[in-house]
Amino acid sequence: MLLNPAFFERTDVTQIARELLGCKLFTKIDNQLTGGIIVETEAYSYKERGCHAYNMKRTARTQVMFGKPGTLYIYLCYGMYSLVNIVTNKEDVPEAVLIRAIEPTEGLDFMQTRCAKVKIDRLTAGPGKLTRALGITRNLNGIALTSDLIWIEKGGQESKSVIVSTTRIGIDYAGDDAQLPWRFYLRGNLWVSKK
DNA sequence: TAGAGGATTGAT
DNA sequence: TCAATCCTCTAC
Repeated sequence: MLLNPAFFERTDVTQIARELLGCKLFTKIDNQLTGGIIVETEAYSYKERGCHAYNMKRTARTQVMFGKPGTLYIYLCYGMYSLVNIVTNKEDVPEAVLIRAIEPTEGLDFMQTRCAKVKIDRLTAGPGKLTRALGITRNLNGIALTSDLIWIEKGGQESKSVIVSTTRIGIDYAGDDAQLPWRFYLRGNLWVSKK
């Protein structure tokens, strides 16, 4: 069951980040189905300095965040890693949820061939690793989450796990906003990225 | 147009 | 603790 598009069109990005935990992210790239349960997310809003589109900053890169909710915002981090976000809120209101880790359920074998050097129990435990394992690249930047290539399904039992909220990772430059408890993960899940 | 730095990762 | 690696943005 796909998530209703209205799911992403709400105004509270942190609530959406919470509710995405337990949902399932899938890709079908290179004709291979890969995916798993979302276990870690972070929220980003134009209202705080951690966000690329802080203060409504619109550039060639952030343009996608101003687009329709449910659109993918994928950018290159540290010259090596594609990080995947889902645009939320209304059009022209730049907010997004970063997917930081999933618990793999489909295509584990093929993920391993994509990431030969990564230990099998850490394949999707981190934002750069999960995109590589699922074959997500910037080619998908700006496409809708309802495509045949990548989609999200509603969660199951895992949705009932306890959610932990804490500070986001790697945004020391954001000043006081780095203290916002906008990182969410499922308590006790082994696939949460470690600090 | 040059230069600095980054929503990461794995090795040392 | 540090290098890999390249795109983006700012300042000149």
